[in-house]
Amino acid sequence: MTSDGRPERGDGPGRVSRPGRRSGHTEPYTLASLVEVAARAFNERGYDATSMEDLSRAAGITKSSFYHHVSGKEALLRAALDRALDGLFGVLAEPGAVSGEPVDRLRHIVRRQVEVLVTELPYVTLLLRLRGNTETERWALARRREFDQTIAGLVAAVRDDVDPVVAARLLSGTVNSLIEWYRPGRMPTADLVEAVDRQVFEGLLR
Amino acid sequence: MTSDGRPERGDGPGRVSRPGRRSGHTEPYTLASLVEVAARAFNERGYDATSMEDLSRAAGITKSSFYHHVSGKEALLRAALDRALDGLFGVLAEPGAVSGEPVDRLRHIVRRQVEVLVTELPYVTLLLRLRGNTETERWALARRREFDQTIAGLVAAVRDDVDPVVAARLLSGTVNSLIEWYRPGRMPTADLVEAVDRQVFEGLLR
DNA sequence: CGTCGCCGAACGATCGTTCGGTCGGACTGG
DNA sequence: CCAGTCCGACCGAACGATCGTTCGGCGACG
Repeated sequence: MTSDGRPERGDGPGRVSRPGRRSGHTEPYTLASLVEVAARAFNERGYDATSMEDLSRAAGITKSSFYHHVSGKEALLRAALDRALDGLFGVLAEPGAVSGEPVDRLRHIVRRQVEVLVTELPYVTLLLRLRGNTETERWALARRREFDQTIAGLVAAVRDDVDPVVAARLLSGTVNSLIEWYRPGRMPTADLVEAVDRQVFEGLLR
Repeated sequence: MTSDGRPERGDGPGRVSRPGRRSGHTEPYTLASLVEVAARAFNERGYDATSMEDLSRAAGITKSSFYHHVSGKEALLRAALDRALDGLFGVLAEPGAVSGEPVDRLRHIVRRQVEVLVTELPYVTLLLRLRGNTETERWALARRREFDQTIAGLVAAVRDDVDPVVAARLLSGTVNSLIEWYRPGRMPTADLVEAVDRQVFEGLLR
């Protein structure tokens, strides 16, 4: 943005060309692109601490223009959560997750879940930090619980000598915790998958 | 609180006895007790989504009275974070954490960390959800990073065939994730300690 | 009689959202 | 080809609501 904090357009400095349609056809403000901007900002400062002014500035337009493209703040959150949940439930629908030995299905899900966390990092991060304040958040939390219960069922089939609910929660906790520190590009996804797999199934003591 | 949403005092309905000093000497509004109320509320709705009105209502007094005991919202957060960090660093100072074989020291810290998470649950939860928006939050995050690095050093001494930084982060993720689901009283702390210990060090496949 | 705990009312700031209007390209009929 | 019309992208300004915080006063107790 400009030094005085005002949004900046893609064309030259000092706003040489007038507003209105951008010259040529540079990237339009699609809903998906604005959701991406919003998800990134929500993760940096938190949903409540991020104002619509912040979002519109990050998108490069004014607040009122921003409302021309999106219906409101909560709609942005909902779209981001939708994307995260679609990715996670997509894993559960894969062949490797629905057939085979329980231990193999669990391993497949864990490894693929790591990959989804990486590719959909901003959206899943949002999902995992929900507090359930609004109806939208509670709906997403309910779907997330559904996902977790599927995993808990598989854990129960793999081990019956430990509390499957606790074990499943610790498992999910391990996998999901990578949103706190993993940043794309710093480490090959395959290495991350391997590290999580080994730590989860073999533990720290080889 | 009362049905019309107004704060409710300890004495009978309809506010029979007058405000001012409570009769006898029922619990005073100490800073610690208000911090406890605040931490609980912050965790339920999130720090930004929790208003001072919410906090004062939960404490049973009006917003302006609340300010008679507390200097501001951020001071409450700081006090809560202080308590959490004191608990965690206290573990690092224990004899079992400073001497002995690295693997034993690590095991001691993990088990004691679980116990601290349980006893100081609301405060540690707050600590683990920080975004770093204010100076107070960044200070707490820096101290927390200090704690994590100590653990990373021990992990590196225990295993040199895996990336110690990644392994340490997954370890912390597993331990810390219990704030998301553990609620006191539902399960003996000793059982929880045992479950975390086994999952962390032995993994899911015995 | 002073002080302490408490209160209602109000402060300025900022929030999410709405509104009226301007500008410029796309489309249309002649 | 051109005048006329339309429409979508954009903007500044303002809305009511709510935020954290402050202030002046009141009533009871030591």
